[in-house]
Amino acid sequence: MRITYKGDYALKALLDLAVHYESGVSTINDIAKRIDAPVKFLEQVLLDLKKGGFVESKRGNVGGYHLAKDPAKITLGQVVRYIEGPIEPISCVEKGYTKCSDLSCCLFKGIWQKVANATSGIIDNVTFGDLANQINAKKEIFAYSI
Amino acid sequence: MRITYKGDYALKALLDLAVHYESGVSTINDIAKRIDAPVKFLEQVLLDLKKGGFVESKRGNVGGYHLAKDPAKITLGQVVRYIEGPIEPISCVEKGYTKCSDLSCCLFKGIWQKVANATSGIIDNVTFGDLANQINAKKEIFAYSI
DNA sequence: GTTATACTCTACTATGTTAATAGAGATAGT
DNA sequence: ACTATCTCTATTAACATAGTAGAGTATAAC
Repeated sequence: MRITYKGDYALKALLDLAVHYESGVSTINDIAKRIDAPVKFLEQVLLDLKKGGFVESKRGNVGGYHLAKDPAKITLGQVVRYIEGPIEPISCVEKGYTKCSDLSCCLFKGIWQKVANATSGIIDNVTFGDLANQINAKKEIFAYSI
Repeated sequence: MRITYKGDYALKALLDLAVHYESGVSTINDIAKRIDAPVKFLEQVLLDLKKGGFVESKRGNVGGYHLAKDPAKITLGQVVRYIEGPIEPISCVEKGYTKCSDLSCCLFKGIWQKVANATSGIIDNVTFGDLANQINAKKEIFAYSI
């Protein structure tokens, strides 16, 4: 698995929306400023996230984006798989691909499967709710310290 | 982390050489046939593996390739890192990159670090000696079953 | 209903990576 | 000398990624 810029922005945008979950919609411009992303690029990313059912949007004046579900119901794994594709390091491990012509292939396959499982175990057990809580906790500490 | 064709061929070639570790050198053509790789492409891969110190070669008639070290001393992780680069899913986790401008970045960084550690735990604990033994064991079973 | 704001959609471009292929050159054994 | 083999530099085609451009559509406020 590899995280592209698109994926990185997607995760940051969703986390940003998770942090602002109670504050109504956010415009693309607001999000772009907060996560430091190119506006037009972020636009594509958000459109894709909408297609994936992660966010919903409202057009026109006072429009913007909002998370489509409770942050606690969105896992990191769901987003990564949607944006970046399968997390398996090689295609022959992906679901549906079962033919293996040689012994060595099967051997490596088992290892990549282990890697994929370990990765799943991490990213499928983190929700944007968890992450937003961590951000808020850090913000509070920061606010008190000034 | 993602395994490319080049990396896949590199691993298969090394495993093939590990299996034939006691049988002198193997020519590019022999290896290519055994692992089913394009000869000219495999040539590049082997050249790269030589630069990395994994194999050694002998030119001229009766020349060929041979593992540079005991298969038990070569881990999967060493090869993958050499051929594919850092196993960390995003660049900001890579060693040497310490600056993190925003909270969210650090948060994700921690997760990708966990993923990288889990991956390391798997691929750094498998050697080509282990894999070659498994291949040989399977071959024996296969030979008996006929 | 006009206007300003903001999302939607299609297309385009630049850049880099990957996967090969081609061919000339160097080396070593017979 | 001959032949098999590794060595090295280019080149190519295909694809993915990152980002830009611009016209179009919806909505709220006035």
